[in-house]
Order: sequence, then structure tokens, then C-alpha cells
Amino acid sequence: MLDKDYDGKKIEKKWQNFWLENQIFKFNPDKEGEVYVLDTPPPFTSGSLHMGHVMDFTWIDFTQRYKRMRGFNVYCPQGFDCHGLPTELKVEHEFKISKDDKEAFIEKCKEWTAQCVDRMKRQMTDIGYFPDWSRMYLTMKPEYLKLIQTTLINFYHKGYLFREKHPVLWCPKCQTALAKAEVGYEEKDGKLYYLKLPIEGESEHVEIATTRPELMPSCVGVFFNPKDPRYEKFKGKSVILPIFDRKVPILSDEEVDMSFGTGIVYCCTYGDEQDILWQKKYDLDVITSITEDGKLKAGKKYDGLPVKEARKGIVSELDELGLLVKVENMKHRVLLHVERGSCKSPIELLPMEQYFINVRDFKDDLINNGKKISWHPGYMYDRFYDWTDSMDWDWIISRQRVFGTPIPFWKCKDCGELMPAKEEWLPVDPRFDKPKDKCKCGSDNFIGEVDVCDCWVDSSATPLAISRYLRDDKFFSKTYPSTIRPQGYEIIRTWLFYTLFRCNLITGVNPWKETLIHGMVAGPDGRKMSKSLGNVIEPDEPLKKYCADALRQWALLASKGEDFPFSWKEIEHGNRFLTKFWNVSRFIEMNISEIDTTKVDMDSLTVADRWILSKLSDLVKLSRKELDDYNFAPVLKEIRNFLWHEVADNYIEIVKYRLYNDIKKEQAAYTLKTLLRNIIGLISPYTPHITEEIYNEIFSDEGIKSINLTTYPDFNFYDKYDFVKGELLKDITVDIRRYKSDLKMPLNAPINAAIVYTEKNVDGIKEDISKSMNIANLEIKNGKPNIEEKITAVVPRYDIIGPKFGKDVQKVKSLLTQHITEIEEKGQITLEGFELNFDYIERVEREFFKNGKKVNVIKDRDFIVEIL
RNA sequence: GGGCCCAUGGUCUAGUUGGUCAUGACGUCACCCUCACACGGUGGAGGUCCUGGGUUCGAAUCCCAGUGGGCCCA
Repeated sequence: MLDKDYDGKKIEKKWQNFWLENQIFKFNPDKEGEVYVLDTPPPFTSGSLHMGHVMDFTWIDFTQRYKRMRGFNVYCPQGFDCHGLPTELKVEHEFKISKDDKEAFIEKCKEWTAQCVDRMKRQMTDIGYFPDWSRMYLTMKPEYLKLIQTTLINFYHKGYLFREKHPVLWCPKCQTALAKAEVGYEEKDGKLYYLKLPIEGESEHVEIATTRPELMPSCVGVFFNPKDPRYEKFKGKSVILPIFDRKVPILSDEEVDMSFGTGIVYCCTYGDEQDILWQKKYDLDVITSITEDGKLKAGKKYDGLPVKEARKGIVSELDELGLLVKVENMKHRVLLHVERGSCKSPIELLPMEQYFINVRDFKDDLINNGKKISWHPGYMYDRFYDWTDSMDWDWIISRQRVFGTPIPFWKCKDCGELMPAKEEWLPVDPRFDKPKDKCKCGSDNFIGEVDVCDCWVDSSATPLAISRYLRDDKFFSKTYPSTIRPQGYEIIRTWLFYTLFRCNLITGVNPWKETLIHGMVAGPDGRKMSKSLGNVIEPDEPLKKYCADALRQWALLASKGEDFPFSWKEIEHGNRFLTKFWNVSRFIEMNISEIDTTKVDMDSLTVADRWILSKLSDLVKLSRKELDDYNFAPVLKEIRNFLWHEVADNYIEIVKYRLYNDIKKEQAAYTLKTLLRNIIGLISPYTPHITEEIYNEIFSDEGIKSINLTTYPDFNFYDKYDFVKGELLKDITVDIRRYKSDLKMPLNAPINAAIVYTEKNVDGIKEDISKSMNIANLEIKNGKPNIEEKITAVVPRYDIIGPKFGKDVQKVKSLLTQHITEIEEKGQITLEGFELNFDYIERVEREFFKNGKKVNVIKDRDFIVEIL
């Protein structure tokens, strides 16, 4: 027998251990059933999960369990993204290991990461997320490094990967190049400086406006708009830069915004992306004046000063020279390093030798391939399209960090040629390993590449990694492409984009058939969950206070693609549902345990039994349909509603007298058992722990050790006559309850006598009404009561008369109202050319009187109850 | 400046192809400890579905404009 009280935490631990020990979720490639592969996001190994992860993995776990129950051979491996700046910072600052001792540094990073993985695995287990742990992958493992390096070498030979001096987004604080996806604009208070630049050979000046006067030593051109009549006269002339004393041409270009500042700007190496375009278009000099650590390198006395101080110095010197016109306060957007571990430092554009992967040339292919994916929700494709279509930079993959996938190249010290690793050498670390061949020039004097890969290079190969690409062809052909990519929308431009791009280039096939995108978790206050807003909730808190099955319900109530606030109330409600679910199950168990339900014949069931089973059948159909489209929330609500209200409040209340008095008891027991068995099946992917407990307690005779290995309910029974009668039965009982409530009577208060008048067929529900409502003498009469009625409103079926009568709807409505009595008698009449049918009536609202007084009567669409 | 999304009772939220007393949760009020459950049950109050136009017999739903918010990007 189930315990008297529901204790989520206790049963959850028990079943989590059971699932692990019995390897319930282990993938067997040889098992029958269509393979269903989930390419799940490898979280960065920060050491702890946040609410976004809970959302992520609960959705994944749901899908994983649901699809298995639907007969798929599910493969759901989980990996971890190990390489990241936060780990390096931890090892450097907390463990005090210098980056210069690369071997020791990397060792410590690995050790720390392994600990983080353990902690995160435990947290995933705590929320009931059960991937196939036997196939876990870590991006820092040799086999993963080998996969990544293999694809890089492959790209190199195909000409997609190249090394080039190119302006890159550079974070001076982290001292590394960054991809566009790692930076973002932020609105900041700044100053706009108006400066005078003397024109060569003239006493006149050009007045420019700039937010970055310290870049003057890098100035290579001065631009105005050709449509700007004010500056036509300067065309072809040059300015002499003050302080730095260099000649710079004055040019015109349409891209200059005439309304910004004075309408003249200068172009530096590099102030912004526009400067890069101008530098190329007009073949201007490249003069870098910012160092990799964000200091000025410009000759003169400003060398070695941080950018901010150099700016101050240069501005004051210009002021002394009388060349500073004015300074205005302004809001402007500053490029910052905002991605993971974000240091939020301003980004510089510096020309540097880096590794790139050509993305621009594949833009159109990518857009087409994106179109072939089935997106849930569909509009997420638009986000992908937007990002891809605006792609005008290549993907810079090198990072100046230590703990990462090594870039498998050496450079020949003698001839400068780039030497890629041979495939059979992989994995290699050129920082420690030497190439096994000589250079083409005969030299064996190499410099190993010290840079490592961007972490998205690692993670954008997950569909290849999980399908054992190049390691097991049979396994690969079975598990690639993945069926689905579940993720949040914030990494469409990174993880999704790069994976789609790279896997297509390598295999010629999309890495997945579908994507399922969820929104972001907001704090309880509806604002983005973030430390600075102080509204962060750690997953451990709700797990401690309630349990995983309660937390999971919250996550599964989010709509696809929509942001969703964390809500204590929702989790509390989920927990209450679990308690109710438990008690209902206990009640059913108590009442069926000694009854043999196997011999019950469907034909012997009562109206109430057949009614609730028909409703169950509807619920099963709805669940399958919606869940196949990944609409988790509405199904959960329907199942909860069905169990809580239809089964517990209505059906159980109606059959209690049968169970207690042995009236058609076997049939009631059979029905209850069928209901429970199907409900635990339907809801199992949402709340797997409680259902596993109930299943093993009550249905162990099925001989299957886990509900996760049973098939998803496909119960199909529908009796439309008993369904209608059952609804009538329910409506009558609900109305009698309301009557009692209105008179402030206890619900179980006896009623001496009542008469139900109805024209509907009510065979087989009378006793259910009288017994469940405690009515001593109940009569059911076919027809109307002998009392006066006044029709107050006639509401037509607009969904029928709308399409049928179009513009005449209002006319028809008033005819229906005026002639309702006649229509009720005859069923159908024709008036003024309009056919008026009883089927056009939604409902008729009436009031009832006896001797001119309103009486104790309950009225509804199909019946009237007179309480005597 | 561009793209996408959102705006529904005090708070949060559902509403897939337009069909007329708008869903649910929390809160609130009243009543009920009815032998599974007071972490329960029953009933009530509470809404100009952001604003203004339009299409339609009919709009929370479709179209246009505006306002406010979120995200992504220039």
C-alpha cells in the first residue's frame, strides 16, 4: 500500500538510484524501433546548474522519456563543454598556477573540470534528467580533441580554413581575439570631442568630431560626405596631424553621416568597422597605435599609457595648442566583451595574424539548409535567417588562451610555411609536440601554434561526436543526423549556427531534422534572472523545499520559444498536485486491491464508467497529438485537470456509494484501475518519480520493471451516448452542489425530495445522482415541470448560422428568439424565407415561477431540477 | 535605425486556422474537518482582452498606425 503521506524527496532518490543501477536509459543501437537521437547542449563546466539549465534539461528529459514510450529507440547522450575562460581564471587566481607553466596549468584545469562535471551530473540527476551517461563526452578528452582537429585539418585542405593578418575584435583585458558572437554593444555615457586639424599649406582648419581622440596617431584619412556642400572646398587637400605631425588625405564618402558632429570624421586603424571598410576601399595605410594589452603605442610621450589616460593627455595637449574646439556629453554604443565569463571590457579592432574559417561564402547554403529543418516554433527560423543573412565576417577560431583545443599547425622558422598535422598524428598539441615530418623546404625547425580554439569550435561538432564520426561507421550511419536539437534561443547565432554550418560542410547533410527552442528563464519579478538584479534562484532551493517532480512541472509549463518567469507559486501548485495525485492513487489502490478486475466486461459498465472512460480516451488522443508537436504545457494542464477535477471530484464522488455498498463494484474498480494506469502513463514524462512509484506499487504484475519502458497510453474507447448522458449527470450534480452552496448547506446535507425534469435520455444515472447528492426521494420526469417559465434570452449557434446566413445573422437571431417556443415544438420552421432549425440554438435562458413567485428550481440547458 | 516576440481580472498566465456568458494558477470572500486528501472540497466577487482605425454578419484572434516592454542585430 502507498504510504499515507506523499514524500517526494524520499521516493525520488530511490528511483533515481534504481534507474542508474538498472541502466534504464542506456542506448542499445541494436534494439528495434526507429532511432531517435537528441543532440543536447553540453553545458559549460561551471560546476553548477542554473534555472536555464533546469529548463533545458527538463525539456530534453521529457522528450527523451516520451519518445521512448512512443516506441522509438532513444539515444540521449550528454556531454560537457570544458574549455572556458572562467576555468582559466579560477586556476590562475585561486590555485595560483601561472599560465607560463602550460603543462601544469592544463593539468589543473582538467582536474578542476572533472570535479565540476561530477557536481553537475549529480545536479542533473537531482532534477530527474537521465541521459545515457555511459556515452558521456567531454570536450577536453583526447578523442574529442582528435575529432575537432581532424575537421580543422580537413577544412584547411579544402581551403575553408586559413591564417591571415586581419582586423579582429580584440579584448585587451582577456588578451584574446573574439568572434562577433562574443561581443555586443552597450549604451554608455561618453564624450564627443571637436578637434581642429590644420590643412597642409594653409592657415585654415578642418573641424572633425570624434569619440576617440587617442586614436589620432592611427589616423589615415579624413572623410566628409560628397553631398555636403560645406566641405566641397577641402577635396583633394590634406591635413597635418597635430602632435604626431603626419600628412593625411581628405576624402569624401557617402557613408559619412552629415548630421553627426561636424559632418567630418577621421578614419583610424581601427576605430570601428567602417574604418576597416574605408581602409580597404581607399587602400589607406595601416597604422596600429594600440597594443594587445590596451596601451598606446604611438611614439611621443604617450607610449605605454592605458587608452583612457592617453586620451586625457592628448586632449589636454590639443587644448594647449588651441585645437580643441569643444567637448560634448553624449550617449554612444561601445563594443564590449559580453559573452560567457564576460569581462565587459571595451573591444579594440586590431590587425593580427589569426585563424579563420570562411563563413561568408556559405551564407546562402546555410540559409537553405536552415530552411530544411523543422523549427519549433516556426518563427525561430527567422531569427536564424536574420543572423545568417547579416553575416559579413569570417569566423575567427583562434583564441589566445591556454586551456582549449590546440590548433594543429606549426610554422616553419626558415621558410614561414604553415605545416598542418597529419591525420594519423592526431590529437596533437603543437605547444609540446613536434611534427613528425620535415617542412617542404627541408627544415625541421618549427614554431608550434600556441593559440587554442574558440569553444564554439568544440561544441559545434556535438552531432558528430555523439554519433562516433570517423570512429564507428556503423554507429554513425545509425545515429547521424540527430533527430532533434533542443536548446534556448540565445544560442541560435552561436551553437546552432556553427553546428549547422560545420556539420554540413563535413557530411553534406544537416545535423538534425528538427529543432526545439525554448525561451529564457526570468526571475520571479519577471525580469531577466541575473546576479546584478539579485533575483537569481538556484535549482537547489526548490528541490530542497519541494521536489524534482514539482520543479519539472514548472519548467514544462513554459510555452515554446517564450520567456518564462520562475514562480514559487507554480512549483507549490505542482507539489499540491502531486499530493492530490498520490491520494487519489492511494484511494484507488485501497478500493481495487482485493477485486479481480480482469473479468469485467465493458458492456456491464455503468453510464458513469463509460462516460469517464470516453473522456480518458479524448485525453489520450489530445496528449499524443500535442506532444508530438512538443506542446508540453497544455497537455500537462489537461492531465492535471482531468485527474483532479473529472476523476477525483466528479467520478470518484459519484462511485463512492458503489464501492462502499458493493453495487457494481467490480465495474467501478475496473474503471478506476484503467483510469489510474492510463494517467500515470500519460503524465510519466512530466513527473517520472511519482509515476514510477505508483506503477511499481500497483501495476507490477505487468512484469515490466520501469514505467519508462512501457508504451505510452493508447487507450481508445468512446461511447457518444453515454458520454452525453455522463455530462448531463455531471451537470446535474454540479448544479445541485451549487444550490446547496447558495443556501449555505453542507455538501452532504440531505435533501428530502427533488424532481429532475428533462427531455434527454437519462437511463442509468438516477441512482448516481440520488446517492452522491444524498437525495432521499429523487424522481426523474420526462418533460417540463408544471410551472411558469419566462424566456430571457436565446443564444444561437453562431458557428452554424454565421457561415449559413452571412449578413442576415442578426435577422435570423431575432426570428429564433421570437419563435423559440414553436421551434422547440416542431424542430424546424420556415419564416420569411429563412429556415429556422432547433439545431441552430446554443441555449435558451429561462426563469421559472410558481404563482408568480420565483421557485426553488435549478435550470440548465438540458434539464430542470425542482427541490421540494 | 532594422528584424523578431510580447501586451488578457490585484499578480502571473492559456487562448493553433475569426464564432459571441474569455483559460487556469496565485491571491481574495463565503461555506464545509463528507470514513483518499484541510497541501482538501464547494461556491462567489473581480476583465474597456494596451490605444486608435480598418476588414467581417461577427475580432482577444486578421490588417494598418501608434504607445509601452523584451530579445537579437546595425
